[in-house]
Amino acid sequence: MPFDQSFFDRSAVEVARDVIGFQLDIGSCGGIIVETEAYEPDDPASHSFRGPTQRNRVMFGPAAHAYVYRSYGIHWCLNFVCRPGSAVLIRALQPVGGMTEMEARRGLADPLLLCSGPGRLCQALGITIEHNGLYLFGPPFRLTPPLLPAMIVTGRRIGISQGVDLPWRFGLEGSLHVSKRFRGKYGPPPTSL
DNA sequence: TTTGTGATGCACT
DNA sequence: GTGCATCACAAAA
Repeated sequence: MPFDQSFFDRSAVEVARDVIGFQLDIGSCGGIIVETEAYEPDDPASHSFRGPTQRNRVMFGPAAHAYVYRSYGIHWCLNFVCRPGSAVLIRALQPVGGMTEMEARRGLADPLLLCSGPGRLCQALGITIEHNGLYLFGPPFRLTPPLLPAMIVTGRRIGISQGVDLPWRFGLEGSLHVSKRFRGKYGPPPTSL
């Protein structure tokens, strides 16, 4: 599978598993994606469940674009748009570059708290509503595939009240940088590029 | 270690 | 008015 727009033009469950281990950079900051969640069109936990709105409209546009929304009135959260009405929530990064800048934005130096949560990583990378709708294969984003396929763990999604039993949370096995420990199971290996 | 709660914007009923 | 795809900090146990 090539790493281009078609990589994202699939179900969110597939993409959420396959982007674990990729490096996401914005400017001089970034890290390895170690935790994601999938949100599908028929999924009652998904913003797209009740159809297009002003907030979620980019979820219904072309794949490989960023969907950014405000969470609880305070934080920003970053998603990768997949097939129409589906998206992958980026939940945690292992910081790799631009640590000083990210620490300054976060007001914090603990590497385990820098990017370990969807709101935290957006604050660390400076992601805001300004990034909503931007193409993922163009600036300011840079996405780099891993050299070797990642080992995947799965579990239940966090912070939702509908669809709680779906195993649509994915993590990098053994990572200390996830937002919450995975108790669960090993998932299928990612699709190779 | 787990549980509770305030802060805060906005889509939706 | 209600309910969030959250976080930080306090308090309990």
